[in-house]
Amino acid sequence: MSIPIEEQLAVLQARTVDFFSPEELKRKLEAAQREGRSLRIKYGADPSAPDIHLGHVVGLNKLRAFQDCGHTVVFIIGDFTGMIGDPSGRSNTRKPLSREQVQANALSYQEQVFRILDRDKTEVRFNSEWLSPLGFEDVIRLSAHVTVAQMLARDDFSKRYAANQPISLVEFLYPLVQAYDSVVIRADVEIGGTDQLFNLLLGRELQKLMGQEPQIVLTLPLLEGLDGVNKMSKSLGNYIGVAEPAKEIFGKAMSISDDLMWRYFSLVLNRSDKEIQEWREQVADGKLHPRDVKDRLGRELVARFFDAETGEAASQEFRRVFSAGQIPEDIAIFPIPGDFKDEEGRVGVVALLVASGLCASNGEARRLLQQGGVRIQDNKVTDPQYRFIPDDGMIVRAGKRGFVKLAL
RNA sequence: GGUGGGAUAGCGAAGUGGCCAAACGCAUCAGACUGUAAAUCUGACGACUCACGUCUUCGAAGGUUCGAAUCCUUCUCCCACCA
Repeated sequence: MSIPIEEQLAVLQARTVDFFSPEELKRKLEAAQREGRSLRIKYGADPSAPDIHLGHVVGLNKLRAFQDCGHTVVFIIGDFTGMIGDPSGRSNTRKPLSREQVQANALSYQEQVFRILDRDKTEVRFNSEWLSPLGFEDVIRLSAHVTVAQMLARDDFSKRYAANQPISLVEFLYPLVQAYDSVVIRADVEIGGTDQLFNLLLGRELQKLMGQEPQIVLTLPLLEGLDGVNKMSKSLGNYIGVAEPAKEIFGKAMSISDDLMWRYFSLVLNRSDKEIQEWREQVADGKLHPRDVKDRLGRELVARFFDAETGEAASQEFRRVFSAGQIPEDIAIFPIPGDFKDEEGRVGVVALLVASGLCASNGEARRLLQQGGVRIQDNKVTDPQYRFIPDDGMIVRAGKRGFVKLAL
């Protein structure tokens, strides 16, 4: 608890994009230390997508840093907003969630979040607690604090407005609700991605208007997803979830581009800039193989959410399957139904591929065959008419990632 | 309240009577290559049969026509602008 303030500041400031403001934070830290209390760090989560991914980890890492300095994280689950639904987002209208769904999601959320956060220094709150009792009058009073011009100042809104794209009134209300959360929980600090800057600042404003000391706002970079272009998000499907199986985490890590891996080292694994810079130079000089660096990334990511041994195993498994072209360890078993064989006891490849789930349709199975993606016991099969007598334990391989072991 | 625009395959977006299972881009998948589920190149990408062909798709339901994603009617939903 007695970490020097300067040291705390350095850790807390690392990798931030916006920071309002370091001086204020310093004052707050000093005051807290004097009064022997911890700061309240706010973090809001949307309950509609209970998959925590590496994009979230960037923020969670920062929260953890605050906790390690002795502060308290107030983790707000936006169940209220989740139950109302949200017309935002370009296309997909979010469906309102039922109370049960929200509860289930919240549990799953916590289970994942505490892989990073310190449970003892975290206060989990649901914003329906204070938002549900609000009356329409309260809402209007709240809205009176903000003008449309202020709202339109938000990058996302101004762009859409200019492009004649719809903006729902509810979307205007959301930042306000989020700001109000800050007031209710008396946040000292709020953190979020750079896309949250506006909302975070609004919290500051509202706190001031309501006679509170304004929260410190700091934003963190948005982590690019697997495609290397868009930010990591569930809806784009370009994410690595912290609760995914180890080999998925590893495999996905290996699929990112060489350039991108440095970002992951920095933002997810908290590697120092200096260290990363050294590696980069070694790779550029040819002293270090990028594949090995990425392998390390994969191992460390798995180790982060499981343990070092699991990371090592995932790495070896990956080598075996993709580098050496061998069979994975935990291969799925497909028991061949009795009536599947013809009079001579043979089965057709196409039917087998579909029945075992390796292909979604006969057409897809044929295509895969014609493209040379199917192997039975290491023999390439390209003829869709091919029939064979199955043997117990035969391995059928479809593409790079599809494996099935036959059982009679 | 008024005016205009729109709804096409996972997404974006062409197509305005037959040559449309529907261009193109992205995503996805496969192959080659490799350092890997990177990059690059090539190919595939509704279903059934795969050889021809058949069937179901272009917001929904009807209709016109030998023939409709394309024309008409009604309906549903969405958007912008002006009030």
